[in-house]
Amino acid sequence: MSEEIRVRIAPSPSGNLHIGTARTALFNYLFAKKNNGKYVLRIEDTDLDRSSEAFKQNIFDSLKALGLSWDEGPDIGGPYGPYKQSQRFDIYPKYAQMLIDKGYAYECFCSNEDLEKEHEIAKEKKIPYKYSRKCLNLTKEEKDALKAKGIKPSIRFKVDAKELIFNDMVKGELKFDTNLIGDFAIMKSNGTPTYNFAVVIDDMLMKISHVIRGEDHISNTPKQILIYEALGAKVPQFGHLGMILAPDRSKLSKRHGATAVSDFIKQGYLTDALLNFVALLGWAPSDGNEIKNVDEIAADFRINEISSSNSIFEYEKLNWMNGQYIKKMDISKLTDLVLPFLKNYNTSIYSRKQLEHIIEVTREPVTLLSDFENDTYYFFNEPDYTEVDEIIKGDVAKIVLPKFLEQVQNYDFDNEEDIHDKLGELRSYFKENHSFKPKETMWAIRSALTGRTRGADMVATIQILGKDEANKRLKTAINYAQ
RNA sequence: GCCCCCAUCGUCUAGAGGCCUAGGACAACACCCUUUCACGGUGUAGACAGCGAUUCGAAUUCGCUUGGGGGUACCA
Repeated sequence: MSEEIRVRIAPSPSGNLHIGTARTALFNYLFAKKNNGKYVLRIEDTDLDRSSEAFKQNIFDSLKALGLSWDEGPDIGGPYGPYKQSQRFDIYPKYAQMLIDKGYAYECFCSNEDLEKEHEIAKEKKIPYKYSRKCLNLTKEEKDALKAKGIKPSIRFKVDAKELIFNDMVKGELKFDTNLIGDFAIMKSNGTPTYNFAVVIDDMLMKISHVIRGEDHISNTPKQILIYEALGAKVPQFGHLGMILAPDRSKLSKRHGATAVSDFIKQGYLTDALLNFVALLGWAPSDGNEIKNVDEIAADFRINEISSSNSIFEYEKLNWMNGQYIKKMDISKLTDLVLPFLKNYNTSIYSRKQLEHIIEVTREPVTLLSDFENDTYYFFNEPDYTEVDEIIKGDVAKIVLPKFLEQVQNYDFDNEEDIHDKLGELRSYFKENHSFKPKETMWAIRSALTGRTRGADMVATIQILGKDEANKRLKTAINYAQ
């Protein structure tokens, strides 16, 4: 029983990588990692009309950004390629023919109109739809006649009535009555495989041992098992994950905001935080510490302990987690990530070291990388006093600012401690002589220097702005108050 | 309609018959810290969907009801 563990993630390139798919990918990745298995990427593009190269690229990029790189895939190949279904079109008909020969499948000449009619009748009679098997017993002559007319058949799998049971890794025992299924198509009349067929053939040929996917695939599973059995192939283990729902409990879609991983990244979410957050949807760390990297999660991951219910995607915790990652991240790495969000500013006025300092002192309240744009505004732009008009024109500022301006001339700008001490002296001075609260003194100074009442540590701010800029801004503020 | 899945604080979850007067995290609220906003710290409030059954004992097992989700294609 030392068979190799092989899992796969099989997105279809009909959209950008969805956050739900990312979670599925994560769980597959974790399962592979934990069990020393292989994790393969397969692109399911049998529906050529809905698939696009751009989406495929987005899927690659997003998965890579998340750090969920694959052991085998369309771009890097592997022993069981090709890994793109559109490049495997020649292999499906062989297996379909094999099923026909063995009596597990048959050609169906029904047109779309015929089928629609069957659907309508079922609907009118209020009975569950099931294919009529009209084409099941066609004679060779009848089939040849139809083909001579140019009608291309689809191929249907013949479903026999029986109770089908399988043990799901996350849901437990699942039972189905195949009598309810009806003969389903495995090859379309255009010679292309249907999803359920392509999946089975590919998983079989790629030697996938465990299929971990969303629970929207539960009802596909009995069909797929039937095909495996007809083919005489080993049926993989299945595990179905609950879905991610929007706060209104509907499917997470564009109208709820971001759904694609690339959207989240654009909004300023960190991939590590995204991954960590999404892992917590269904999985819980055994030590209670929720902030964990992929390796730590993998070590603690047990597929059968995954919650089998759906979970709602709420932003609050993601935001909190993103903030946690921003606070803890290496400052140089963080700066690299923040800089693109500061493209509207002339960041060249500062050295790299200063930029890192700016990020360092502004990172604390930040939840998204994009927050840095607003939070660092005053380091790159002249302060706008409209927001602090009252403070600057107030009595406190009128007394504090000129005195502060005078004091600034003696600051040692290379020495934060000096600035810190002198500011402290200033606060004490105004408290004793004018009974200004320390808070009021600082507000006046902050307002003049930044145009804000909140922001980074004042000492650091003064130090970063430098003597000339501080002088200039203070004079502007004093004039503004006139 | 039919089939399937799911059901613990607002949300994510811990809990696999007595450790549960149900624990944690986010959010909320209060207080503390503080040169602001925050961060951080300390607290408060907040849930086993309902009903039956099994059992000495049920959040945990079983059944029904209700609610939510998924599927019902020659889409994936």
